[in-house]
Amino acid sequence: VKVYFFVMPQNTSTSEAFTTPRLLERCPMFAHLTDEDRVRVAAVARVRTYARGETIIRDAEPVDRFFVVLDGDVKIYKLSPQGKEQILHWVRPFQSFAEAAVFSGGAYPASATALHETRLLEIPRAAFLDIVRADGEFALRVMASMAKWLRRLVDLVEDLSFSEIPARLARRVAKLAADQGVELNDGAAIDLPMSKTDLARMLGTVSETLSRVFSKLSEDGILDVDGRRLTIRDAAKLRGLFESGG
Amino acid sequence: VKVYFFVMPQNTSTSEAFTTPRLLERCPMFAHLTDEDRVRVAAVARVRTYARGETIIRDAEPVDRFFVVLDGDVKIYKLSPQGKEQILHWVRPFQSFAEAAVFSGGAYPASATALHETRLLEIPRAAFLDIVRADGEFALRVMASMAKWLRRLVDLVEDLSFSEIPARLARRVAKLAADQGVELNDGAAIDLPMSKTDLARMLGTVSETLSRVFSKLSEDGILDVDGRRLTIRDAAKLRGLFESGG
DNA sequence: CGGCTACTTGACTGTGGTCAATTGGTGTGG
DNA sequence: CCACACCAATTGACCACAGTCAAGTAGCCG
Repeated sequence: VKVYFFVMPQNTSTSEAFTTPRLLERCPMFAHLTDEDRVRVAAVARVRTYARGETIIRDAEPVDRFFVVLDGDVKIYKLSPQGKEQILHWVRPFQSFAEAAVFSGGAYPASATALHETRLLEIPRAAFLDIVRADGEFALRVMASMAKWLRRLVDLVEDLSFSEIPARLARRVAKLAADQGVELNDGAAIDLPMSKTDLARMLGTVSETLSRVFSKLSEDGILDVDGRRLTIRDAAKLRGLFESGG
Repeated sequence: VKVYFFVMPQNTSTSEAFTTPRLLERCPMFAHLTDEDRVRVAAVARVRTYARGETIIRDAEPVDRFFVVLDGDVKIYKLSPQGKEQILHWVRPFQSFAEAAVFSGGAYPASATALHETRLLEIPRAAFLDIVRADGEFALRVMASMAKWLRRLVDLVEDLSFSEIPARLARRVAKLAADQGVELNDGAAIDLPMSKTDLARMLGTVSETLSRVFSKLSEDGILDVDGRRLTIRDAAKLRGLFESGG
């Protein structure tokens, strides 16, 4: 095992040369590779740490690399000329982003920022395309990831076009419950993994409006809100807000 | 040439056995294939004609095939439970749709309807996946197509989140001008390739609102509207509506 | 303790959606 | 060939959702 100390790529630190192939194992996109291949990928890739709030890529910048989140969280968002922010997706560990951008070249279509201290695996454009060409299975997994992005964006369009804010919030709360492995029943507790301001930006609204909607839900006995902790009071009513067309 | 009469696949008519490989040549996705390969693809594919207004796939239906438009037009859209329609994209000849859905399986994420009499090439899910696996170049082209879909959806989200209806309309008019090879100058004439009701549904609004916006633009001397023919009166003002944040 | 940020609440306004009535163009059947 | 039906488009009246601006509170870190 100690041989890694000597063949280790220059742009990663000692501990990362050990851990990166291990981490790749946990990424759906690289899970099919042999250990040998993973070491090879880790060699062309670079691991970089971003501070909380640091910008990773900016909308319209030329595309030069592709990303996998190793730990931490990244938000992908668009900024309007007036400074309004629409969050497209919260990227969690072992998910990737910018594959489509790297693939079609040109400019990144959105911006990305680290939300906490975050480590990313970064693969240069040319190397990424080489792997795609060389490894059919990898190509299929990249396609699977792009297909997921498409679903998410269609869902977002659906939300923006059809639903009012209370329905969007209710749907989001249900999703969060599912992510946290909590059944959406009366009494269930859910922790917001983000500030309410950012939650508002995911829903396509502003914090003032979200605040009002939360107090309305509270008044109506649907939801209790205490800081970032939500407690479901009436799951049926909550569901009613988004099922069959909020 | 006449040999085609005898090796022709059973599910296509005589003329289609001739024309399908020719048409495939014009699809970016199949342009790289040899003539031989194209005949092979045409053999597993089926050509089907849809009448104006006929539904091709319905949101949430199980995925069983992938489509390429040969001639005609197809709209891809979501329907809200209340019956509001949001058009995601107008698919034109030699473009494809549902590749991501076929790829990730499950259910179609949106509906598709033929706008005029339309001929589609339909490739069953299993055959499509076989071609992707067998032909790396084809896989790359499918990825290119998915990347385009992603861009379009991000653009749509941007429009829905940031722009008011006049700005969305102005941007659309500019796009139509570009598509029709017309410079967006004073006096330029653009023909709407769709009804105003459908245009409204692409912009995420309703025909009444679109009608009002058109008459406002007309009043302001920006645009003349005569049926489906638009004449630009003041291109600078039109651009001003969407550049630097409408 | 001071300053920063996140959040809340109030008052106001505007965009744009709904409902309803009317017009005009088009294709169908008597 | 005309009458009718149907659909696209327009216009008016109304109003509600939600965004903006402003003020104030609570919580957190240095």
